[in-house]
Amino acid sequence: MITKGLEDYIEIIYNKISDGEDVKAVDIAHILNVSRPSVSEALIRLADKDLIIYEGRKGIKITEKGRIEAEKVIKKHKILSEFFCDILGIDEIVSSENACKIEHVIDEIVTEKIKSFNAFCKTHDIAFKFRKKENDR
Amino acid sequence: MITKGLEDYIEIIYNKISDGEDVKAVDIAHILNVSRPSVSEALIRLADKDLIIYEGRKGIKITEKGRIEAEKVIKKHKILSEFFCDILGIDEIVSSENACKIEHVIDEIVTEKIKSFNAFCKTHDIAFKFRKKENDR
DNA sequence: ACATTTTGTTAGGCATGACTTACAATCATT
DNA sequence: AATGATTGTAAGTCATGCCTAACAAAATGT
Repeated sequence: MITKGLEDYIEIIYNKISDGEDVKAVDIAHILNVSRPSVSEALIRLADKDLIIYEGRKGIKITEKGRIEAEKVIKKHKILSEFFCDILGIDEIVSSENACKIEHVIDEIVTEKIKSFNAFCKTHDIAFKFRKKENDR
Repeated sequence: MITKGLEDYIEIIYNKISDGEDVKAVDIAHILNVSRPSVSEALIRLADKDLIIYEGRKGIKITEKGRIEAEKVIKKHKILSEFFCDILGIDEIVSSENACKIEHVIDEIVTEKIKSFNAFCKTHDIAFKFRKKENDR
């Protein structure tokens, strides 16, 4: 299984590749605020687990397995972020930061419920009503 | 600062003491499903950080600092569990399990918002309406 | 009181994930 | 093509948190 720590890496790799960019270890280091050697290690571990194909300077490719893993995490991130930001009205940066941490530990069943709840809230204008009440306090 | 891992330990210690029970390392081991040596280590680390006073078999006492720390985590746990269970309608065990994992990473600002949102949902019967719609699907 | 069980600790390991320092290879620039 | 900057890797550390095996001390039962 993939560990929490590695999920951050695969997420970035997936997003970069989706955007048509090529992924460089040094960029990952900047994004995650870790050292280049830490990225090196992580990439080796990801390759060990067949989530990426890593050929040093020649580039990083994501495998089918890696893509599935990344998509799961990214999906969770989106749902959580949406709930925090759009429903609770929390600042976008704080919402994303918290989603980033929670996405690694929350169960899929729970995010599915939140997803469905997000939709419910939107059709019933609940975010608007909640914020109104919040402002009255 | 206290680490995620240690939060589980201080939480149990706090709860046991609150209930008037005396805390034994072996009980913690059972609850957390870890070995006795792991508990030993954790208790030493907690004592190092001045969160408990540990005197081996003579007992475990919680410090003021430890109590504050524990209360923060427990508060988060309650709010999250309530949201998952009472609002989203997720099974109590799953709700608690997820709260257990998320409580260690979520920010206090977010839990405060959820707390306020829980109250809002209850006064507006939102959980009921949401579940009704869920069942229709 | 003695034997047994329970409890806690020591010692020695392991995986994860981070770091620094130093070196090697590659890329760009002139 | 030579030079210098950038990028990746190797080596060696560290903290956290977990493990097992073995031992010591304390509590319990007879």
